Amino acid sequence: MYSETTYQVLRQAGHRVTRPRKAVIQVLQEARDWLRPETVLTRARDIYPSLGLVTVYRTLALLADLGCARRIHFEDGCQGYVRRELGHSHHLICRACREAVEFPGLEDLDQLIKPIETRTGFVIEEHMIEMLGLCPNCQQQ
Amino acid sequence: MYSETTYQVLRQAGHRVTRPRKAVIQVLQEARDWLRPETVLTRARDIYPSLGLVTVYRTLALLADLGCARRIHFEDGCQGYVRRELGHSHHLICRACREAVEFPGLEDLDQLIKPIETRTGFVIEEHMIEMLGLCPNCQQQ
DNA sequence: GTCGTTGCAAAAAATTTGCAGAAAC
DNA sequence: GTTTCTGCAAATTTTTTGCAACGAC
Repeated sequence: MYSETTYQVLRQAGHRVTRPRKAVIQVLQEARDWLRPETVLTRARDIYPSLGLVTVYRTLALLADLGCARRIHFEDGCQGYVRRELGHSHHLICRACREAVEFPGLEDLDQLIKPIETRTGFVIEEHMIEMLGLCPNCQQQ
Repeated sequence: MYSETTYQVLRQAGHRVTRPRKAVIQVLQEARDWLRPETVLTRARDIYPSLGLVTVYRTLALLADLGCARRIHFEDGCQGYVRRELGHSHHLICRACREAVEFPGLEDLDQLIKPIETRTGFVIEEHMIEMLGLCPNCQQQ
C-alpha cells in the first residue's frame, strides 16, 4: 500500500512520519488526478485541519526527492504533483479530468536514445516523458 | 534562417513584426543555451535598450504558441525557453552548460505508445520528451 | 489613420525563509 | 530530552493585468 511504503521510505531516509506528512500522503494516495499544492492543502485539511501551505510545499518536495511523488509538467506550467509507486516510470495524463496513470519505463526507449547520443556526442543521463490525452471516461463525452 | 522564418510565421498569423519582437527573436537565434525570460531581457536590451520584461514574457509565449519557441521543463522548474526550428521535435539539454540541441521526433515512439493506449484505454494526443545529460564539451571537465 | 503592440506601474500569484513553539522518536 | 518538523508571518520571486502612448502596416 502506497502510504505504508512511503512511511518506510521516509524513515529509512531519516525523516519523521508526522501527522501533517501523513495527511499529505493520504491525499496523494486517494487522488486519481494530479494535484497542485493548493489543492493538496484543501483536501488534506479534511484530515488534519491545522495543516499549513508551507508544509505542503515542503512535503511534496521531500516526497519528490525520495521518489514517492512526481512533479508533472505541461507546455504551459509545471505545478502538478502525483503519487509515484514505480521505480522508473512515466505518467499519462487526461487533459479533461486530470486523471494521472503511471506506467513503467519504456525499456525500448534506450534503443532510440543510443543513436541520439552517437549523433550529438551527448551523454544522456536522464529523460522525462509525459503523455497527454483523454481517458476512457472522457472520450465518451 | 531562423529569424526570417519566424517573421513570416508572425505575419502569416496576423501579428506584427516589431522592434521588440525582433530583438527577442535575435536573442533566441544566437543563443546556444536555454534562456529564462529575465536572461532574454538582459541580452535583448543590448539590441533594443528600451525593451520591457512584460514584452519578453508576451513575446516568448506568442512564439511558443506559433511553434517558433519551446518551453522546456525540468524536474524542479519550467522557466526555460529555446528556439524551435523543426516541426515535431524534442530537446536535449546539457545540465552543465545549458546547451540545448533540437532533434527530430522519434518516429519509432509511436510503436511504443500503441501498447500503452491499448492497455490503458487512453487516447494519447500529445507527448513531451526531454533529455538531460552532458554535451561533448562538458564531458571533458 | 487604424488597430495591434509596448512599457510602466501596480497587482496578483507562486514560492521561500526566519523563527519560536510543537511533537516525533 | 533531543532534534526534527511545523505553522505563521513576512519576504521574495515570478507572472499577469490595466492602460495611455506608440508605431507597424
